[in-house]
Amino acid sequence: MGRWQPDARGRLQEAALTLYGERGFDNTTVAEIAEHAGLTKRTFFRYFADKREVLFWGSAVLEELFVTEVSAAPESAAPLDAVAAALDAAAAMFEERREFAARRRRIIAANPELQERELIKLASLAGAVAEALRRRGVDDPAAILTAEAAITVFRVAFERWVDQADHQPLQRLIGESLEQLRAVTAHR
Amino acid sequence: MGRWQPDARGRLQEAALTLYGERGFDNTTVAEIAEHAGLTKRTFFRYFADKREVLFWGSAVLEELFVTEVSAAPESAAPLDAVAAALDAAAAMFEERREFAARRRRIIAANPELQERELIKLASLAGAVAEALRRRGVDDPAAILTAEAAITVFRVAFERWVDQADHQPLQRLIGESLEQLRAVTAHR
DNA sequence: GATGTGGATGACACTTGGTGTCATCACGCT
DNA sequence: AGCGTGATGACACCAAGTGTCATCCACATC
Repeated sequence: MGRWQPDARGRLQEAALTLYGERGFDNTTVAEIAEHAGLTKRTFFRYFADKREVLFWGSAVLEELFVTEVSAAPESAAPLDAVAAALDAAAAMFEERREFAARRRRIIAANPELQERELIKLASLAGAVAEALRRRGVDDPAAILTAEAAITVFRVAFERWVDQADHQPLQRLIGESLEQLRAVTAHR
Repeated sequence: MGRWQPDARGRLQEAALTLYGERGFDNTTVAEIAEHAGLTKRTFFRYFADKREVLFWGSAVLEELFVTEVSAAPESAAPLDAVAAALDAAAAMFEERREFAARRRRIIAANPELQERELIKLASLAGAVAEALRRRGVDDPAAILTAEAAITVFRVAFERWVDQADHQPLQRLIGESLEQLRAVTAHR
């Protein structure tokens, strides 16, 4: 490794993030991103399936984290509690990358195509969590509903977190959102 | 009206649904759809913003239905109950179009791009429901969470409904999903 | 040190989605 | 008859994405 400049993927990601941020997703061509990274359009598509995917490379890591944490929860834990533990772990991971997360989030918020991609990544995440719950013995409508609820809680809390002026920790916002959900779905 | 064949939009929708169903979304070009409808590619894009949107023309109607129903719920109804009434109304609407819904659903299930579009439509729907709840005096984290939970319940029930062999009514499946969600989020 | 192999990249042509622009056509109105 | 108008067609164009082949250079092997 080293015949060419190293870390082609990372350079492409960096260039894309910069250009999307400066001129917007629509006003950036793949050829421009590649050029900034010292590569060609064709090579961009060897690393990323499409122009949007360059912003979502990390989602596999997040998915793995969620699945690991759900699986690692004590056997006695209720489904929602197992998932809550995973949310905590994810929160810790994002807390260290707040700058990056906010930058990336602004880009996505400005473009519907990117929001679509984000939504399907979250859906995939929910699917993986549901599968992890099933392996814990949770049956199917419950597994899906728990997973989806957890992702919704995460999403709502995350949006508040990146948008807020005061720096409340993400973990706290997640806890609040989860409580809200419980209150809202409580009988009577 | 009448200078050209009437209902250009409807013809395009019908042609698209047929072709997407026969050869798949990817293996259908916009030019082909337009040709089947006796029109040109350019005209297709005058009626639909993109190749996917032709399958989602009805989503505005659904959104309106949800908003109307939520707003019409008795003032005394809890947020989740107001939304549950809307789910019932939506279920009734789909029950009359089961054939079409299933056909359309198979097409979407076979293609990630279409799933992305579906997800953002559902997100938009959730946003509209949340706004309707806010107008009922529900505050913000609760409004969003209630709306998202309702859409999730609807989605889960809907998928079971179109996939099932026995014809349980959608309303019933929605009720069950809602109960499951309540059970899963209950304290202790 | 020559040779060969393989993985990463470039070059290039091509299809298709999507858009801007102008021409055309038939209808209703005056 | 002439005019305006809204829907459509024709055409050119850009950018995303893909298939294919050539190229290049690190590395192992002889």
